[in-house]
Order: sequence, then C-alpha cells, then structure tokens
Amino acid sequence: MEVEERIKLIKNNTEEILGEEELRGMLEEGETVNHYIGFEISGKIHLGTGLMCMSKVKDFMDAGVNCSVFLADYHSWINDKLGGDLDRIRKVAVGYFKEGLKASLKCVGGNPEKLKFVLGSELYHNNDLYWQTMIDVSKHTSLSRIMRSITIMGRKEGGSVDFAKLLYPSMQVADIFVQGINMPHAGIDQRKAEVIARDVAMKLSFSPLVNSKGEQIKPVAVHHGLIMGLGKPSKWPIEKSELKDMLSELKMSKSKPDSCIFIHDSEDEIKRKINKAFCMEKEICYNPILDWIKRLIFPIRSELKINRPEKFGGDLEYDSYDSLEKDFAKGDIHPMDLKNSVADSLIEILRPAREHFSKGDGKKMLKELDEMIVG
RNA sequence: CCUCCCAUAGCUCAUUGGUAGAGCAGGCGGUUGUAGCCCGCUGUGGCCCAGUUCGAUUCUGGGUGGGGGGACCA
Repeated sequence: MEVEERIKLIKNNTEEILGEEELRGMLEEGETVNHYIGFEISGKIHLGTGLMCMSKVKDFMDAGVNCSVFLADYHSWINDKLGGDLDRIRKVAVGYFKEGLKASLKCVGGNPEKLKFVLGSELYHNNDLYWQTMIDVSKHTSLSRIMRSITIMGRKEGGSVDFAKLLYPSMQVADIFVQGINMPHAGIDQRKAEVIARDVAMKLSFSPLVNSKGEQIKPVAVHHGLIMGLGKPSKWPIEKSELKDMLSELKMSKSKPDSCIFIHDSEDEIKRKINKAFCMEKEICYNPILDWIKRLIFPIRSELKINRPEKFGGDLEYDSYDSLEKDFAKGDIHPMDLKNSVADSLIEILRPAREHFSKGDGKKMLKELDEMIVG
C-alpha cells in the first residue's frame, strides 16, 4: 500500500496528528508502526470507546499498523474507578472489557484476533525499567504541569486530589515508552499527556524511543475527536464563543444517564435513547445526532438510508455526510426521520456486540459488572 | 504530633430543640411529526455511637471521613 494511502487511513476521522511529517518519514523508511490506546476500566463500554476508538483501530490495521490496547488497571485504581478496588478492576479488565472491545472491533469490521491486549499491572510487575522510566519522565516534567494535566483523568482543575493522582500522567507517558510505542492513539481529551510524551521523548535515558537506525525519536500522537452526548446542553442557545469552553461538558459521559449508548444496549434501549436526544430542526452546529452521523455512521458504513413515510416525502439515501448536512440545514429532513435512521443504523452496526453479550459468558460478565456498579 | 473548620437530597446549599426546604439534575404527563423551550405533577435525605431532654438533624462528648494551618530551619 502506498504511503499516502496509509496516511489517509490513519488520518481518517481524526482531530489531529502531532508529528504528521514524522509519521510520513516513518512510513517511507518502512519502519514498523506500533500503536497503542489505553483505557481506564470504568464500567460499561459506550460508543465513544466501542465505535469511535475501535473504528480508528480498524483504520490503523488496514494501514498495516500493529495495534494494541492497554488495559489500564492501575490508572483506573488511581482514578477511583469501580470503587477504587484493584482486584475488581483487574477482573473486569481481562473479562468484560477485553471482550467488549473485541466485539466492538468486530462491529466496525475489524479482526479482533489481530488486536493485542496488555494489562497494566502485568507490564509493571517486577519491571525495574518501568519505574525507572516513570521517574525519568517525572524528572523532566514540572509539578505545575502535572497538576494542569490531571484534566486527562476527567477531573476539573482545582478540585481536591490525593497524591496518587499526580502519579497518573507520568505513568501514562511511561507506558508509551516502555512498550516502544511510536504511534500512541487517544481521544483528544488525552492531549496533555501525549504532548508531555513528545516533550520528554528526546530527553529520556531509560526506555528511549528509537527508530530502526537507532536514532532517538518522538512518538507520533494520533487523536480522535470525542462524540457528543445526547442530552440537551445546559444552556441554549449557545453562543459561538462559548461553544469551545463547553465542549468538555458536552461530551458523552456515563455519569449522565441517557447521554450515551452502550455497545450492548437492546434495540428498544437504542431507539429510546436516540429518540430522547436533543435535535433541533435545521440546527447543524450543535446537534448530537448529526455529530454521530458524521463521526460514527459514515466512517463505519459510508452511507445512511433514511426510511421515511410516503406522506413526508419517502425514502432517501446519502453517501456523504456533507450532502446530508446540507439537506438537514435546509429543513428537507425532519429530526424524527433522522433519529429513526440513526437508531436503525446503530442497531445494525452493534448487532455483533449485542449478540455477544446476550448469551453465555458475555451475558454473565455483563451481569456481574451490573451488580458491581450497583453494589 | 498540635490546632482549626466542615459533614443535611444525585449536586450546590438553607433552616429548625417539636413530623426538613430551595435551586439545579432526574422521573412522569401535556404541547409540538423528535428532542428542546413552555406548562403541570413527582421521588429520595439528616455519617456513626453515647449523653442531656417529654422530645435531638439541631446541644454536649467520642468516633469516622474530608479540608486548612502549625510543628526542624525561624
């Protein structure tokens, strides 16, 4: 495959690539590209993780990249996920979470067998080099920078933090170097950690990242955007100037019920949640449904069929987001028709995950997780 | 180790020695071919233990949890 074609795949549906020219160089030199994306084990897998992240993984695989998922059990522990219980976190990580990501990859057309999984605590176990690398990273990063960067944990700046939380960013950066990852991948919310990784890359003496010629290099960071939550914004209408500030509030979050859809939600559940979503007629700036169409449906399916009753104009078919957006802006598509189509499409896309978790071990794991979250 | 402050609803907070409230969030219903806006309805609660009292969420003591300051250099 041509270099430009590979870059196009890697770049598809992303927010940014830090070091795109370096990536081009790596591909031209025929370097092996090692990818990783890390996840906190925080509960059920929603579409931001399942479809957004995994559709990128699929792109990377198609581009000939070695892909891996890092199950960040220590990070989840630090960040008080699943009650801050490390044993519980680890169990969910190697059970439900791993299964869920594999099923998600299947949903987007990827091959789960080719995806490598690494458990954080296993990487760290009896691993002097890891802790040396983490200290090395820390020695090249100021305290104030670490404090600013804990927003990557989904915490507001200035909130009270225990000291362990300050270890998190350095660990995340060390994860990259110790595993020799030259193309870390994350949501744009993880930008601060990735930038630290690039900033310290040339200064590290432990686990330096090198190319095949032995030259020290920086990791190329690929960031995808975060999909919107389905709920209404806390303020409407939104001024254009405040849209950017509100972005983090608007992202899909498990803490807001019905703002997100899980990969194994039932068909009725999907329909119900989509139907409840905020969706103004003709509104194209702040519109979660359009956002999902743009960033999930089209990247995965490359088309959207609108099934519409005859009295409203009959069926429509789109093969590009832009033309759909244009028609919606004109008012040619009613929100309800859009919602029904998105729901149908998601139901179709998520079928493999839904089936996986509706029987056997999958069902059991999901049930155990449910009980954990409630208890 | 010393000292001070805090603990009430999912969140932010108010109130009272006599059956506990607001805002926001949530849920339900109405209105719109969706949602939102608007209107109506609605749930849940006093960290734990002991004492004083007819009666404690309120007062006292202890505990637990959280936060600030101090404690070498001064």
